[in-house]
Amino acid sequence: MARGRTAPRLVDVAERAGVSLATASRALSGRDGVSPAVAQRVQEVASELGYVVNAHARSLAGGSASVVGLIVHQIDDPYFSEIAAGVISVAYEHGITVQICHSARDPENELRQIRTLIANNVRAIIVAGSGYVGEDVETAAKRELAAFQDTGGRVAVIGRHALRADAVLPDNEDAGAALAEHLVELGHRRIAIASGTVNLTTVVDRLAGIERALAGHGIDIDDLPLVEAEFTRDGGAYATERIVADHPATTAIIALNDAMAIGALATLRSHGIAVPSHMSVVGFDDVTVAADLAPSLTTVRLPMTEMGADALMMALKDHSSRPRRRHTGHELMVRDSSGPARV
Amino acid sequence: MARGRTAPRLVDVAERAGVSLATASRALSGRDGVSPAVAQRVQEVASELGYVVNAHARSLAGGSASVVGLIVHQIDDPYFSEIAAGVISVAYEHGITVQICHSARDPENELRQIRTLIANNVRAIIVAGSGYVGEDVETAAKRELAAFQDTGGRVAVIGRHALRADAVLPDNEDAGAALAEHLVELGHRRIAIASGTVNLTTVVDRLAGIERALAGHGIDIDDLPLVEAEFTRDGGAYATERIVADHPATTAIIALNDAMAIGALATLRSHGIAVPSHMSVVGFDDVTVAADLAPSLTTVRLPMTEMGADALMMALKDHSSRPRRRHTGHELMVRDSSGPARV
DNA sequence: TTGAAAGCGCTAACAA
DNA sequence: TTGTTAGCGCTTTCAA
Repeated sequence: MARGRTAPRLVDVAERAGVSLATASRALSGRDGVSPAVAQRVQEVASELGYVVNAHARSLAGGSASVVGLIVHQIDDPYFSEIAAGVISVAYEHGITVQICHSARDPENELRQIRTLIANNVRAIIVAGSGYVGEDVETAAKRELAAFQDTGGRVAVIGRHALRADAVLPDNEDAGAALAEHLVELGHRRIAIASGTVNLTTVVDRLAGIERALAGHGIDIDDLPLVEAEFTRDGGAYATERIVADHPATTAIIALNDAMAIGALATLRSHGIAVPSHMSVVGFDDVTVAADLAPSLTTVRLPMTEMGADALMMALKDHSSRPRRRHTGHELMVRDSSGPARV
Repeated sequence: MARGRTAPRLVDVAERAGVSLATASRALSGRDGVSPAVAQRVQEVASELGYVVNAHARSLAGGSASVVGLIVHQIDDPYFSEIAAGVISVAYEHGITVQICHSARDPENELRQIRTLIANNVRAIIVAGSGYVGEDVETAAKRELAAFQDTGGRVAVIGRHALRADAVLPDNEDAGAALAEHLVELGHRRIAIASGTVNLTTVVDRLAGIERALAGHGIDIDDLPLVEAEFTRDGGAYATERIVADHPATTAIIALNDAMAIGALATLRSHGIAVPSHMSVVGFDDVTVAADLAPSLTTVRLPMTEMGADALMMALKDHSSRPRRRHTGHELMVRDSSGPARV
C-alpha cells in the first residue's frame, strides 16, 4: 500500500511550536498550567497543520474518551431513530461521536454490545431500548455496567431497567391511562389490545396504565382480548388480523406503539373496516409520521428526540452518587383515528 | 473514584491460558502460526473471562480498527435510518461497530465529520448522503479522503459524489424516468415538481430522469412549475402549498423523495383536494411507511437497507486499485396515490 | 510454533 | 509555568 503523508501528530505540533509534548497536550486540551501566550501559539500551529488528536491514543493514555455508545433495538424504527437524533445532536455540541448498536430486542445480544462498548472504552453508554422483565435477564448486563461505572464510565438508560443508572423515564403508565380514558369517554367498552411481547417493561407499564384507567370504569382488562405479537408494524398487522377474526364485536384497538398502530390501520383498511366509524385505533409515541397518516393517528406523544438528548446530557454531567431519574411528560394527541363507539 | 474490577485484558487471558501475550493475540485474531489446540484453549479462556479486545489499544498498535464511520444527512429520516440498519447489520457480522454522524446536508459540516472519523482512525468511512453539485464544494473532503485511502483507509459512498471511492449508485435517473412515464401514461401533462434543493446530486439526477422521459413525450420540463424547498416532509408541504396556490391546473405532483410526498399528501388533505381523483402524487425511495399511507403512495423503490449493507461490504472487501461502482435497481411501485388525470 | 520486547500517540504523574 | 518520562493494552517484528 502506498503510504502517503500521515496525519500530523502531537510531537509535530510541539516541535513546530517549540514546546514540549506535555505543554502541547495541555494547551490543546484546554487545561490550565499553560501561559496564555504559549497556549495560543500551540493552537495556531495545530490548526495550521490540520492536527486532530488521535482518539485512540488519547483514550488509551487515560484521557477522556470522545465516543459514547448508544444501544437501540433497531435503528430503522422511528422511535429509536428519533431518540438517536437527539443523542447525536447533543454529542455534536460536545465534540463527541456516537457509536450505535442494535440489541434487536435480545438481552443476550444487548449484553454483547455492552461488552464491546466497554472494551471500546466509551465515555458513556446510553441504553435506549426497553428494559426486560424478570430477575435474571439483565443481571449480567447490570454487573458489567456497574463495573464500568466504578471505573468512571457513565451510563444512562431510557425506560425502566433493572440497571442502577441515570434514567429518562417515559411516562408509559400515565400515557396508557390517558389513552384508555379517552376511549372510554368515547363510549368504547369492547376494546382489544395489540400488544408487544410482555417481556418488555415498556409493554408492561403501558398495560398497567390501561388496566388502572379501565378499572376506574369497572372494566377488567383481563376480560378484554389481548394479542401478543412483535412490537413492530408487522406485529400490529398480525394482532389486528387475529382481533378482527376472533373478536368481531371489538370497537377499538389499542396498539402499544405507533408502529403496531400503523400495522393495525393497514390491516383494517385491507378488510374494508372504516376507521374511526367502525373501529377506533390508538397508538403510543407519536412518531413523526403519525400525524400524516390517513386517518391521522390518535396517540400519546412522548418527546423522543428530547429523551435522547436528555439521556446523554445526564450521562455527561458531573456525577452525583445517586442516580437521577427524569420523567418525561406525555401528551394525548387526539386525531382522526378515534371516534365514538359504534352502537 | 472507587476503582472496581477492571475489564479483563489480554495479559489476563494469556496468563490464565499459560501462554505469552503474543500467542494469545495471534490466537484471538485468528491468525495462523498457532497450534489449533493452543488457539482453542485461548479462545475458551477468553470467552470464560468475557474478554473483549480493547479497540483503542488494538488500533494504536497498528492492528485493524474495528470501527467504521457512517455519515448521513439526518438519522431520523427513514431513508437514512434504513441505510444505517443495513450498515449496522453487516458491521455486526464482522464484529465491527458503527459511528454515525450527521452532516445535516451541509458540506462544511460533512468535512468536519470526515476529519473526526479519520482522526478516530476508523477502518472505513461510508458517506451515505447525496453528493453536492459544483466543483469546489467537495474538494477539501476529497483531499482528506484520498489521504485517508492512501494510508489504507477504505471509503464507500452512496450516491453520486465527486469522490474517488467505491460507490453504490441508486438508480435515480431511471427511477425519475419511470415515474414520469407512469404519470404521462395516466394522461397527466400539467405536472408540478416538489423539488429538494438543487445543490444535491440526488435531486439533479432525479430531475434529469424526469426531464428525459417527459421530453420523449414532447413535454419540456422547463415549462412545468418546480418549487425548490427543503428535501424533507416540511419542504414537501411547503412546495405543495405553493403549487396549489400558484398553479391550480396541476393534476400531478412529483415529489423528489417520499418525505416530501408525505408532506404533499398532508397539505392536499388539509385543502380537501382528493388524491388521486383530483391530484396524483408520487415520490421516490419507498420508505417503509409509504405502503401504509392512505392513499398508499406510488413511488420508486430503492433498496436502502441493501444499499447500506453493500456499501460496507464493498469498503471491507480487499481493495482493487480501481474504485468499484455498483448500480442498484429500482422498482416502480404503483399504488393508490396516482390515477388518471382529471379532465 | 512460541516468546520477548519495541513501540503506536497520547496523558498524567513527577521534577525542575 | 514548563519539561521528562512512564505507561495505557495491544500488535508485530525478531529471536528462539
